[in-house]
Amino acid sequence: MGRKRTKSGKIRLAEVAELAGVSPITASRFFRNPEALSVAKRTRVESAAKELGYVPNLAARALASQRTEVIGVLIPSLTNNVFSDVLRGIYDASEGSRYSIQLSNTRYSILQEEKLLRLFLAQKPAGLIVTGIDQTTESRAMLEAADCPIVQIMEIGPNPVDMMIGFSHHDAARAAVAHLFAQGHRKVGFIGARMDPRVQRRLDGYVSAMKDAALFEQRLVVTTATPTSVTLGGALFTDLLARDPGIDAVFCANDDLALGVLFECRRREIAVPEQIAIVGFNDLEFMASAVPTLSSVRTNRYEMGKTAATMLIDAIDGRRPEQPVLDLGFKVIERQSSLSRRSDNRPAASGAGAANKMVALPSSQD
Amino acid sequence: MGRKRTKSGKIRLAEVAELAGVSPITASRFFRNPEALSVAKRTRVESAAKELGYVPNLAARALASQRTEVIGVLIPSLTNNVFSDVLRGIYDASEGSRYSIQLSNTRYSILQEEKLLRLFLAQKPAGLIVTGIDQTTESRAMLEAADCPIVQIMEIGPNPVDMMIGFSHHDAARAAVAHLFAQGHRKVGFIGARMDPRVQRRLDGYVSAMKDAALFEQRLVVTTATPTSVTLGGALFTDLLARDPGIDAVFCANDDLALGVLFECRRREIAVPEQIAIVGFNDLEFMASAVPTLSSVRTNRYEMGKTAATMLIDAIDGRRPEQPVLDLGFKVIERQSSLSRRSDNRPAASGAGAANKMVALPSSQD
DNA sequence: AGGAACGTTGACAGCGCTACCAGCAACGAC
DNA sequence: GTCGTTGCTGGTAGCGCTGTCAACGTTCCT
Repeated sequence: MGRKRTKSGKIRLAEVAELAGVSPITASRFFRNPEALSVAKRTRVESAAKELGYVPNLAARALASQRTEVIGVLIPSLTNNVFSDVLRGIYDASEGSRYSIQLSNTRYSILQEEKLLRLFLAQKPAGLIVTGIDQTTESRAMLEAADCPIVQIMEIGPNPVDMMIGFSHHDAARAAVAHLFAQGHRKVGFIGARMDPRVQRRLDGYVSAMKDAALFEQRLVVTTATPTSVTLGGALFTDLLARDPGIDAVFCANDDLALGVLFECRRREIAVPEQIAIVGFNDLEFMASAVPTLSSVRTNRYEMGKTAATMLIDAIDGRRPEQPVLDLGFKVIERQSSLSRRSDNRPAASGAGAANKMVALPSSQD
Repeated sequence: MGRKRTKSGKIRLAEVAELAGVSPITASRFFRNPEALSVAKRTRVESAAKELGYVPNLAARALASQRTEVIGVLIPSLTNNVFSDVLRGIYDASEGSRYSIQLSNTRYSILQEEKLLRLFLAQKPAGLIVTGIDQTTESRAMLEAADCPIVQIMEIGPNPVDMMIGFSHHDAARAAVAHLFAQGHRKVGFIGARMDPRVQRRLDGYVSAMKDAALFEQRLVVTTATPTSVTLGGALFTDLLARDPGIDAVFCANDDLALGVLFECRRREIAVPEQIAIVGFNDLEFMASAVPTLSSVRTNRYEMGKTAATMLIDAIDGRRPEQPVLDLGFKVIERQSSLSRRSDNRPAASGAGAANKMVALPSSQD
């Protein structure tokens, strides 16, 4: 026998259809594709829905249509400032669209990512945003088999699964080192934490720049798998100094580390930039107001998230972008921490990327 | 006539049931309430599900059961470090449970919050986490009428809608000011940004402490509606100095501002803490490694998120907490920026809160 | 032994929506 | 006038799962 459960009280599409004097299916069409209705019925359904305060039941819709209006987002970290900017962009872009965001945290584990991917895909998302280009082969296969648009964010590389938006961490690091060279520095150290694939590629960029200048030495590189922090920046810098007290510059794989280095220099009474130059990565908001102001490589994180979500939604709705791979570029922001006194303030080096318009974006908007 | 659509290829519960040699409903029960099955059938269904790689269709489940397994989370900001810590706690707690998180950003607007609330409630969430205690009356009514557990986070106050977890911003601010008094400071300035309800209550706490000591002056307070940033900290401090060059301490409504003040002091060659003492709020990771190290009020953000989600899930599953209102307390962390040389290093002042176990939690875990 | 109580299982119907076609009117082409 | 063609609308039948209740077998009590 059937169920007795109270019919949940909510008004259904059928009620709207009845009030509008149309069939339920016509009412349904009003929400999916209003253009297909005659103007008369369209307005009738519209006002009926408004009058009754109709809210569609997404579960029923998903079940009947065999697809959801959910965009899955897989990012490695919730606390890293970099990702909160990206996320803000994604959420901003999704607002107003009919898609909702389902967020999950891979904690920098590609195995965890694979597990989450399986979970997501089983629910037939409308689209997917994944971080980076280093998936497991299993994940890669799932992504390629998925019948929804996919955007890989944070970096660009060969063989996009579908769409891709980011920049070259390798080139960005090279540009940072080139800037230090231009300022007359030679013994440039590298410190990096966590060493996820993107940090690894920054290291690679650093190494290639140093080797090109025949300045590379292994002992100039200090890294750790530990998650990044300001305190860690100080500790790694201390290590670096112990390995080679003669360094004259440090390229930090992110800004937290750079701030830590700055504090450590202050603690040791090392003059910045006179004795040691510092360059960070990401250009978080505080870099511009440190004393001395800290140089960094600016990346368009908010724009990346926003564009990724916009591209994805467009693709879901059938409007594929002309360019599936978007290089957002970067820009070396030269500040006091790396400019020698005799500096002639040359223009900042910029990364490739057609979309290299560098609007002043707050890296932290609260 | 019926539909021809490919049956989506996926294995359904019916397939699992068939392989296990039970009825679909029995298989269903295995997932909802395994205890209700005999051990024999339980293992049969379990292995059948595993063999087929069965993944339940959440939309169908939601439609049939008239409820979802979604926890709605409403927070004011995605970029504020404070909320990323809370979020990390929430996501960590939800992991492993069958509930998924649906996150939305109110952008510090209670009208936006009301709109989102309406949206969420229409989808019958399993539970809700909302920020703070300052909802519109309309929102408040909706929350009270909602037939799901609700947790208010970030602060505690009278009349919880349901459950509540946080601490007293008022008391925390008072404690910070008391600490400055104890260090011999009298002309204590306040700087605050954004001025959301919680910052407002920190200001209230500051004002009450100052008035109690008969030291309150309006010109010692500098606030703005602008979102917070390190740079802004420097600017507000500059304002404060202009209003009263005689101040001997600053209580900053958050740590970004405090860092900005520190940099501004360095720029102006004001000695910290000799000429100006600084206390921040939240105790973000960098506070401990600044030079001088910066005092702050530690708040248990990660724990707050984690406990909120745990309480909520427990309540959804019918295990209501003994205590619906949880005060997580705070702790004034006294560091160099506010300790006078003659300081006798008294023990740090702690907030109320039964759960005042102050485990060392990294405020930023990456 | 009879029956109540319990634990376990299954049949049935339906949650609210949409895919698929069919049907119908209006229109133009021949 | 007949036959497409187009544009709009509706009927039917599910999507995959679970609430409800009935039915069954077993145990325990009187």
